[in-house]
Amino acid sequence: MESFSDLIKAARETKGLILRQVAAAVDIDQAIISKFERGERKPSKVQVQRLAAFYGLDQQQLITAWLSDAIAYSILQEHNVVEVLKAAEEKVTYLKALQNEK
Amino acid sequence: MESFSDLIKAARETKGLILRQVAAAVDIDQAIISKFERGERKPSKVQVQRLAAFYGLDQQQLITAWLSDAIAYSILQEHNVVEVLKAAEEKVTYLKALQNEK
DNA sequence: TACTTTTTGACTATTTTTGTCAAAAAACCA
DNA sequence: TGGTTTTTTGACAAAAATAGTCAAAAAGTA
Repeated sequence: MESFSDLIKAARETKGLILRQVAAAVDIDQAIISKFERGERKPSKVQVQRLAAFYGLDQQQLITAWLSDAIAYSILQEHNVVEVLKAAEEKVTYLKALQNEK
Repeated sequence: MESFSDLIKAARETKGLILRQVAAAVDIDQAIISKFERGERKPSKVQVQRLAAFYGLDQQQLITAWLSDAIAYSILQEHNVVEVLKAAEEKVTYLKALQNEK
């Protein structure tokens, strides 16, 4: 289960690119990409998509990594993590069903 | 699986209180509490705790409802919800283990 | 209708997030 | 080692998101 950080850092290294090159290609400041790669800053969805496209990574997979990072981080200091996530899943299921009705 | 909104609205009605009374007791503007009860605004953790204390509700349970609401809402428009939540759980487990090592 | 409660929305203030930039630090190599 | 390149850091300002306050509108009740 890899983090967004790991995935984009590995992708860049695989391609043998330096930050400056990626920065130019995806039009994001290299300082920010550096922070993405170390998990210091959370990208926007558009930024995730641009990086996925540039590196040729699967968008869905990268977005999943990115979202799950954010969720994990947001509940890391809580006690009943499993219950929270289970409840969240039930709620999404319920809300999606509601949406589809209409 | 009840939402935070439902829980605090039910609690207030059970006690037969009006917003103004709750607002005074917990020191939160009644307009804001009204918005909490309709899910229009997301409370801070401190506000959740104050409301739990005032209504005599179980804090853990109310916090779980509140957190899972936020998570559900944040991924409602995504496709692979189950995968995201599963990944989030794995990450939390991993990160908590890391924390405990130290 | 008169009164009470709830909801709405506009406004400000505060906090958080964002991108930009240059310098510091680290890595690399001749 | 010294010089060059790359990465990381942090300060700064701009922009966006969030928060609380308040009064008026709307809804509910008798």
